[in-house]
Amino acid sequence: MRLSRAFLPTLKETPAEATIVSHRLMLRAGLVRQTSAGIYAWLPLGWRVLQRVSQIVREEQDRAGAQEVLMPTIQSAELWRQSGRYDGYGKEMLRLIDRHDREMLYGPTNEEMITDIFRSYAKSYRDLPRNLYHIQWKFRDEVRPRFGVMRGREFLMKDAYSFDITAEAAQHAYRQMFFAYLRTFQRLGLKAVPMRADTGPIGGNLSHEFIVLAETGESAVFFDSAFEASDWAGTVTDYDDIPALKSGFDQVTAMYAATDEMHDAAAFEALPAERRREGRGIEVGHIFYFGTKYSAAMGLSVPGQDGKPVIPEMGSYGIGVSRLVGALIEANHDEAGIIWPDSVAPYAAAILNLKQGDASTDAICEQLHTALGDNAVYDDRAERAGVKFADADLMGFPWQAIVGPRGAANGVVELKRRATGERVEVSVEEALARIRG
RNA sequence: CGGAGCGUAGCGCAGUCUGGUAGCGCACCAGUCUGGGGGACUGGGGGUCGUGGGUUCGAAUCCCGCCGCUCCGACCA
Repeated sequence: MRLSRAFLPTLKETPAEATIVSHRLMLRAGLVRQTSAGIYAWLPLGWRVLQRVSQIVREEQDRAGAQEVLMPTIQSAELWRQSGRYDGYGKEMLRLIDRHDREMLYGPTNEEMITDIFRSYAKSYRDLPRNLYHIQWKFRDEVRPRFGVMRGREFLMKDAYSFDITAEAAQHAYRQMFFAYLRTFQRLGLKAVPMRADTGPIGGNLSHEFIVLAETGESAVFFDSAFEASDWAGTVTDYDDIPALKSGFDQVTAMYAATDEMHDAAAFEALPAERRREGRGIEVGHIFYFGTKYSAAMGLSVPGQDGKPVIPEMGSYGIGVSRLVGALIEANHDEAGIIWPDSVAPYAAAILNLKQGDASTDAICEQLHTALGDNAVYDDRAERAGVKFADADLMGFPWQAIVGPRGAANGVVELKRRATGERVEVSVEEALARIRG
């Protein structure tokens, strides 16, 4: 993508409404544009990142055996009356009336709808287990939206729903998602710690929040440093291996980790002082096992092996995809701007032509641009070097291929790693090889 | 939902108290010089001052209503 033709606007100054760093950087780097309180338009750079994050989430859901669907944003109030939540959900639910005076709502979550869909097709216990998910926009009419996309009213969420015949099977489904989440966050380059959570209004008796550590996080967290030490995501490779998954799960969840509302000071103090970690975090995922709460209320049942009806056990599993973009920036930035992890970077590299119109720099830049294709932005604008450096740093591409007249004359480009600031002078071929990883 | 603020050019702001031809910086456009970390100079364009009403000879400024947005606190992917 040539910057001279791209819609990738950056701002030198920060709009007044942004108070936290991720929000400031998202506005300055041109990722999003606020259209109403807590509602954002995603501009090309932000949209690319959102899609990269979605794709990683999707791949890990698929790997764990979940199947993707797409449910609508608008739902009928009727479904929510069946579960009893229509009156209970409160003002966070955006309620709508259509032209026929039917009560509708913009979905804040999809337990009712997925239960309705599943009950239409599940004919016997043989049709279980199943896990269905979608990545769709949700709306929760927060009293006080803030922090940009971290706490918006409209947000992109991955929500999965599992159906099982027995409680044991449902807990296995829960553990599958537990490890899928660890893997997902690891691939995103985030350190996410699972913490036992209150089950809240969704109900049930087993729940974990996944908290990304960041100084600007909204909740205080306490955890065992053992979480930092090991690759827990890699401890389980076969999602169908029930005993392995259970022992892995037991091992991870045995370690102390809690948000302030669930904090047990005595248990925490029992850890050796050097293993105690306190900090702040952002909730990016939340998983629940809630048994037959919705299946019972909504009349989902299937014939069991003995022919008698069985009410399936369910769980739901959410990841705040758009929030993750904010969390990623909170966890990866410096004074100059964003530092994207390679896995989610909108482009792997920026090609900086320091002297537009110079035959040698133009030629090398064109060569790099052609070779990297959609993985790079080519800053071919008639701007001074400083502007190009500042914008590339701000937008946070992992690599900068800096092409100036001095090096270009010798066929050399300067490759800068955004995360470390390290620079090396290499040949064009070597630069391409490194950018491609 | 309790408390506190703010709406003036794309962005950041002054002007409002004390009414009198709407300003500054950045950004933008043209030109010249410059050319490895947001450069300099010259010239230029851009505003129903959120909105509706009221007071007044005259309203960005005073009064009333409405709309939008933000911050602090209690709640949430």
